[in-house]
Amino acid sequence: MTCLKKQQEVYRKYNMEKEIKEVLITNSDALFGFQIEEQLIQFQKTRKDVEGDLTLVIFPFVKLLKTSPADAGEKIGSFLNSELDFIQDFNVVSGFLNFIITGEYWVNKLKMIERNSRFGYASKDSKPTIMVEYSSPNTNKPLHLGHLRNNFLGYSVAEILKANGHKVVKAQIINDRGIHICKSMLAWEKFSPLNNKGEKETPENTGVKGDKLVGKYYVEFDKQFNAEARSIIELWETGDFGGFNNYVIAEFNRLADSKTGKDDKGIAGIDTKIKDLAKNQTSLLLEAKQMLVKWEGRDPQVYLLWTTMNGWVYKGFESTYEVMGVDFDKLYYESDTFVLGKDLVAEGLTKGVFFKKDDGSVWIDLSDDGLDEKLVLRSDGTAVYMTQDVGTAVDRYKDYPDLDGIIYTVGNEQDYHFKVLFLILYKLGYNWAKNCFHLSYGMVDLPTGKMKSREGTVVDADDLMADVVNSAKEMTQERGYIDGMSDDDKNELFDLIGMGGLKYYLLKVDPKKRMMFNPEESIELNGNTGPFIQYTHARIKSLLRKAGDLGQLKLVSITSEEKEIMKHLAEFSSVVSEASKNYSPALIANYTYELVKLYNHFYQAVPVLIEKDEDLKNMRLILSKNVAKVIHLGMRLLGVKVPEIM
RNA sequence: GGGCCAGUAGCUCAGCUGGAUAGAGCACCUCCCUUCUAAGGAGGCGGUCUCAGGUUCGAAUCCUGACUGGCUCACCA
Repeated sequence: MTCLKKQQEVYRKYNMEKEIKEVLITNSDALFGFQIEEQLIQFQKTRKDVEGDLTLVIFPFVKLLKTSPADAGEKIGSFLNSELDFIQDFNVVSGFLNFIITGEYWVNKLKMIERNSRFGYASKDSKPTIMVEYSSPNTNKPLHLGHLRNNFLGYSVAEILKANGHKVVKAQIINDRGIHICKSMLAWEKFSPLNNKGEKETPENTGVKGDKLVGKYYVEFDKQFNAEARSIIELWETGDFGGFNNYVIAEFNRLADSKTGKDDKGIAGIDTKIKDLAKNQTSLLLEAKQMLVKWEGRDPQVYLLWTTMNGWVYKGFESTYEVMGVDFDKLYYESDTFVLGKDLVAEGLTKGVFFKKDDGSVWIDLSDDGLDEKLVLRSDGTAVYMTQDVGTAVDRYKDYPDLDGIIYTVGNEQDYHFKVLFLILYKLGYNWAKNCFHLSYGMVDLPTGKMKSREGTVVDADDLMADVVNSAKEMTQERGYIDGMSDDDKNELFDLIGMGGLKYYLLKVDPKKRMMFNPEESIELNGNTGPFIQYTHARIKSLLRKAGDLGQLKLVSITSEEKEIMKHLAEFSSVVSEASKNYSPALIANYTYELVKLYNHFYQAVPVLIEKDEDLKNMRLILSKNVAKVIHLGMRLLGVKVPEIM
């Protein structure tokens, strides 16, 4: 018998649900008088206040057996009890059959977990290749809190997929082209002060991080742009329309007239429209647009400016990603992929997937699918967001011929976009489109409300990370356990705690849901937090250091605290698999939190090192060791590190 | 207005394909460090699961309709 087979046999032997199912199905005729379906067999956890380790729901059988729940439970229970040696006893309470499982079963389960250093993970590269896209930043401003949720989520889902045996390609699409990029470029050219050497501001001569510097000019553009729009409106309001075309004048008058009789809300809406009208007349926007045209024409000067400023941003992002602890296998740039997108639109046009309107713009009609018409190419032939996304997707399958699916980690405000994108890809004949999945996560709100860049309420990623690490430092230094550490080790620990806390905070919530970010809670150390979990890990490691070498695990009797932990440990594999099916790191977080609570309860109630009986002590140490292992294996999937000491 | 999503304790969140008396953390109140890390543990307080119908042995969970909030319906990305 091969080693693997042997292991599988052991695994089978210690999977009680599977065994009970098998026994029930193979003895179905004798027990029930006919063949039952597997779906009837429903297990659940036994309630805390009821004796038992596993519960079978009896209701589905009641109808078939035409007896009371109590009788049905009794019949099934006593049959299984005589059939399976790991069932020590059973009881039936109001339609629920509760099994009491032998201590031997649980100790053997622990033995099995102990043997496997990657317990809960599937064997590597046993499943198809999946690309996980995340981050996807614009290169005109620094990363913020929303990006942190995105990055941590994408990274974690990628790790979870790997743990489930998938080959994973972590990808990032960098949104490096478009009018928004030109705005920062233009603002820098126009408004940057000169230093005494006559140079404009650069990251080198100012010491400002590249993405921050570029972001500063994006804000500057917006400021100047709004000021110019306001002065235009002021002119219009005095009746001065010199230099504006008739359409604009007529539109302004129409809007201004429509204000009469409206309430405050209606007037505010009209004012916004007037402002948009004025914005479109600003010289600044005009210049930005001209710059974009030059960029598309590869004007050498504009191109140089573009590569220079993007270079600053990339460098800035790189350092942010390093602090975040995320990485990528493959980078895509929209400046590369939008061209392919245009080709695909042309191809789709000949296939009849798209149609052209009189003005030359290209559309797809999705009304049969319950959606609208959607633009895929502007009338001037330039690409829109959708165009490049089609291009990017196809590009990826060219780069990775064995690619099975793509997961797009993008906020839920783009639900509609991705619905359309996948539909377009499918209609273009790409069957893999149905393996594309939009991992749509909710927005992050602040106690003060939504983050709005205009109102300056955006939480900067670098600042936030520095804050949490700093507060971890303060709180850790108040305690005494790290006195002997080197400064490097200490800093590493502060980073681990601060970042661990932040990641855990952002990942413990169901990704699909909108969440509240409370800065004070995010640095909290007590309760359902990253540091609480890290602390328990450090505590176990301390025990193990003091214990020295461990002996063989012997069959000893176990307490209820120990059994609860063993039961919970045994569930880890199925949680890892659920987390992958649901793309939900939150499941891992909640599982680990539960494990840690159980362990702390045990730690408080049961002596370990002080235990006189060597075999008992050894079992408790091995149990502790495997709790630490599973904490580590679980937290790793969230990108959260765990310390030896804290 | 059309489409999508959400509504669970004072606050932040769990509650998988319907299952027993709906759970955590924070906050508030009691206890527990001459046992191994008290960033811990034990207990208390706190609920019309937004509302109204329906489906069935059974509904926070599924269906329908309201109400509230969010997102979205751009030749923006």
